[in-house]
Amino acid sequence: MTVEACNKQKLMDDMDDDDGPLVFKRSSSSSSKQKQSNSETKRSVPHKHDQQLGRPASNARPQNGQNNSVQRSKIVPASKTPPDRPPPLSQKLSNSLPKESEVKSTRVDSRPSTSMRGELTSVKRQIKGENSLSGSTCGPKEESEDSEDDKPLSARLQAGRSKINSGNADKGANASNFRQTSKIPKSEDSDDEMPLSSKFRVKAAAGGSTNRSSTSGEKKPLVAECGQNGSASTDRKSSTVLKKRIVDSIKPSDASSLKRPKLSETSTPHKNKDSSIKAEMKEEDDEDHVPISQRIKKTAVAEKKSAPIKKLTAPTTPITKKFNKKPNKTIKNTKYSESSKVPPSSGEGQKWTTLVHSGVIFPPPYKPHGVKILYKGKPVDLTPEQEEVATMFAVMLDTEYMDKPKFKENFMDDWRKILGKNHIIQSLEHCDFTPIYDWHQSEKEKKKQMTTEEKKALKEEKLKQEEKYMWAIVDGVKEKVGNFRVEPPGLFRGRGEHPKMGKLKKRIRPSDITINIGRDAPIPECPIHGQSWKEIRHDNTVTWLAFWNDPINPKEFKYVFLAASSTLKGQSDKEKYEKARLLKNYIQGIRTAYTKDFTSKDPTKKQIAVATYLIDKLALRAGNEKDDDEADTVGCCTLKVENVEPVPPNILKFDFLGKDSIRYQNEVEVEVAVFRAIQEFRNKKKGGDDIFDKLDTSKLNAHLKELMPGLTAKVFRTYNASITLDDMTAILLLLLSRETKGGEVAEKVVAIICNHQRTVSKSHSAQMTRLNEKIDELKGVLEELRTDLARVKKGKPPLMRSDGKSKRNLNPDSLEKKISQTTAKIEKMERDKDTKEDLKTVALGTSKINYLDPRITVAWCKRHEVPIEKIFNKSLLAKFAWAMDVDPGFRF
DNA sequence: TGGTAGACTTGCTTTGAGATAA
DNA sequence: TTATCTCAAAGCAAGTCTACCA
Repeated sequence: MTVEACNKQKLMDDMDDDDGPLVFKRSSSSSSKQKQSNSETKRSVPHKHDQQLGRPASNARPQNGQNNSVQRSKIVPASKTPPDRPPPLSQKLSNSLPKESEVKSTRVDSRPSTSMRGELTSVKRQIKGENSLSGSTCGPKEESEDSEDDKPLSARLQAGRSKINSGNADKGANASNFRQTSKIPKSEDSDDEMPLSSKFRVKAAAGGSTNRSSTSGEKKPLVAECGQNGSASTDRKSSTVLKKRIVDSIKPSDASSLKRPKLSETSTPHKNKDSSIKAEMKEEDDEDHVPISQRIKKTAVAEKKSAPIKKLTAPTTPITKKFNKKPNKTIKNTKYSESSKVPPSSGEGQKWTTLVHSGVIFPPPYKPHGVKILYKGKPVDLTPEQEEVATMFAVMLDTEYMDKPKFKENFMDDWRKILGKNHIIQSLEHCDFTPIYDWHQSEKEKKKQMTTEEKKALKEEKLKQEEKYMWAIVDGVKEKVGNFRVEPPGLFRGRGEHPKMGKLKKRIRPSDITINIGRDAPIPECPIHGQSWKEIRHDNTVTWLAFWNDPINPKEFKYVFLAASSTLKGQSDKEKYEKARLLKNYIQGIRTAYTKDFTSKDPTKKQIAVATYLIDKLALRAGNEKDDDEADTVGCCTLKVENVEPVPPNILKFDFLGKDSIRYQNEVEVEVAVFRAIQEFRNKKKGGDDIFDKLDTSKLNAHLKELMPGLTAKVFRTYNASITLDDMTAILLLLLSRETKGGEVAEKVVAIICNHQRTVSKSHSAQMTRLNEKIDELKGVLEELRTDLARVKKGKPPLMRSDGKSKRNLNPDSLEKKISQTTAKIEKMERDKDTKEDLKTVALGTSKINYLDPRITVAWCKRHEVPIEKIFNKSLLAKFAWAMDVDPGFRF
């Protein structure tokens, strides 16, 4: 306890450092640059009215393209981390923090943003103010709880700082910095000292232990009650998932395996592999890994696997191919099962036993409006089909796509095919779509002007039509379908500089759609009279209900899946987090292994080591190869020479377009060995050449699987995000439970680590201006009140009002009260303003939905009796239903 | 062994309804 | 009452990763 309190005090002290925000320490000598956010630049250029297309001038939101936004970054002193030490997550955090001066350069608003710094600083203040709360809730200190690898990067930050001076001497003390109430088994103590193999065994065995629900006799706080099922929908109110979901009245009739890569030269020492397998076997014993659906199925009669297809029409080649593959897949799975290589929850590939659903619903047929576009100033008659495509373009006149020649070129190519060779319209430049745009705007306005009753009636009508498509019955359980509506035709809105943007997404018809449904279930009626489905399958090894070929990339598919709240998705989610938790037990071995290989003579080994380091340290994505007909984006394995610039002595400057063409810019201080390796990989290569030329995601992941069963590159993102949340909630949620502000901070930190960004909203600038005006106004009021108070105290009357009338003669107490109220109001508005500014480009939702283990939050809520609804909205409650029965002592 | 089909997960944008402020 | 803001939900684009095949 003493030690923990002491460390907590250290945290407070660190927080007080004016040099930077609380835990985000970095070397003062580090230099960093924050590049100009291009989205800001874009916004500063007023849109020109595109006269030719009749494009209205607008303040349209910038596309989320290449220059939209950048990763906020700082250099981190990674090189100061001992070679066998993991890169601290705190360093990542530090990376993510913009310097104030840099931030200034990216803002259009007059006021420099405090960015995350501001929020964290305010948290700091609150922590200081509520210090006693922290002390009162601290649990007893566990001796030397776990190795530093078990700590999130943010936690290690502090440790790292100390280590710069004292090496590993303070390891034990730092290890417990952020732990409060969790009881870590003694077996984990000092496990840095244990042989890796035995450590893996111990940890794998211990790994899921805290996860088990201790329902018996335990006092359930609010969260436990509300969350048994997590679903907030009114038809799901029973107390457990199983009870709630079983649809008694519906009879079933009416209603990956992990490929074990062979050991390569780059494999880790034998004992590691042994322990991996043992750890895996331990995991299989844990019933938590058995999917809920599998548990339900215990008494169900399994449907025959590899059921033959009932074909309505001849399938396309790949479909036939895929179907024929199934029997092989089954055999392989069985084999794995015998050798304990089947993942615990795979169910040998079977995902369901009975499946009933109603298929999909189609968008209504096109209704011609008869509004004519102008060609060279004259109205042109169009057929309904031609008009439909023209309308798709017209409604996009106020978007950024109009600034993209590729978009217009692709659109015109496809429209021309519909217009015909000899049509009067030959060039897009001479088309004026304004009449259709105006018509569309007026339709929107009409819709807006509808009365509440009219809107309600319309909504109910829609619901009535869609109700039957919204649900599927999976193994007798009613589950929500995710996307039962077929995508309507439109123009493809590729992100970044997608070569296919603007192309016509043709209307999808029943004959494009393959349905997957239980063998005994009735085949859904085709909703369009006279047409039929492309194919009916009964494949219970997949979870999709229907699919069609993507009209833009016909070799790709669009699937209809169950909703995120479904048991199947929930189970899959849980497995994802369990895998990430397992990584916690292996991370030290992995980091030691890749550190060793930084200087390997085998170039492939060396590249794998450096790539793994970057994925672990910077949360980079794996980086699969891209086709020429996709946007030119990269991930770790596809980084080009021009994307990484080494700056001596050991800084790497990253600048590339990642997923969704979101720009990633970061300057990082790395291990000297990594720096040298990158220099070597870049040697004698051109700007567009791959840095990791001996590597791709398959090789990388195959290697990772040798280190931990099922490990892939993306697990590192989940691991780092969740362990950060676990760490930060321990501190911040605890201290700021009343408003759960700490949770927001943690989410924000994770969002920044993962580079989750969003486009600044159209109205952001206006909102900020309004807030500033209000604050100024209140400050004027405050000033006046203070003057009045001074006068009243001297026995003089208050000043006259601005309209010349006299004020009510308030006494000093009333005036002081008013001053206090006004001051509080100003402070609140300042905080709101800071938050709004800080979060304007940060997408919190993504990390909350995809990376943060919900059990961390649920367990914390249980420990502190905070209703989980304060943290999760309705849909997250439903999505995370599987997490609601977590033990309050759960730690990631 | 490399290429790729297929099956998912991840992640940003848009939409629209309800809440709040003026 | 209207305008504005907020946020959840929906939409769909764009990733990852496995298994299979030539």
